[in-house]
Amino acid sequence: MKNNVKITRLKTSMTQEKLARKVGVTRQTIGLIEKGEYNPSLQLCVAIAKELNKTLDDLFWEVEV
Amino acid sequence: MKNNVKITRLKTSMTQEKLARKVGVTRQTIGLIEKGEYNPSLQLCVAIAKELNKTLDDLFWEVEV
DNA sequence: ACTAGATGTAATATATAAATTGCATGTGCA
DNA sequence: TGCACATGCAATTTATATATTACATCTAGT
Repeated sequence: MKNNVKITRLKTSMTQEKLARKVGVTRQTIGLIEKGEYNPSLQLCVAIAKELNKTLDDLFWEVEV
Repeated sequence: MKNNVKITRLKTSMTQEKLARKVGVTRQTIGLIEKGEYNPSLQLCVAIAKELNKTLDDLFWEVEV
């Protein structure tokens, strides 16, 4: 699942660790989502989007390769 | 996880069964998602959105109660 | 050169999404 | 009335997202 989480997170200068704590998961989970190797739950996607001040579509909809 | 799947599906006159088959899950899974009792995976959300010609935000973002 | 912070990755355990099966109810139609 | 179809719902099983722990690499700062 390719997505825009990493590039968006970096723009906010937030670390994986901090984002993970904010949304209630571990750093590893964020890392794998950013790599596109996880198929995260809707709840987690929404939490990440809100934390990064984006919407679901911004981060996860038809992300260009 | 409140969402707009049911109302959107009904507008297309598609049954739970048919939507389920199109996105590769069972009728029960669609039923539970529509009821808001499941926390579906991102992949499944995307598949449902595409099948209903909507985006993630249309179906799953800040759905009004 | 050394250290601390950020990230990548891998193995195993746990929680939960989803499948499977089965039965009940309601509605439209012959 | 009776049948086919759509849906609700519950119990159990299976697949997989996520946690946990641990170690490695890389970079910036001292």
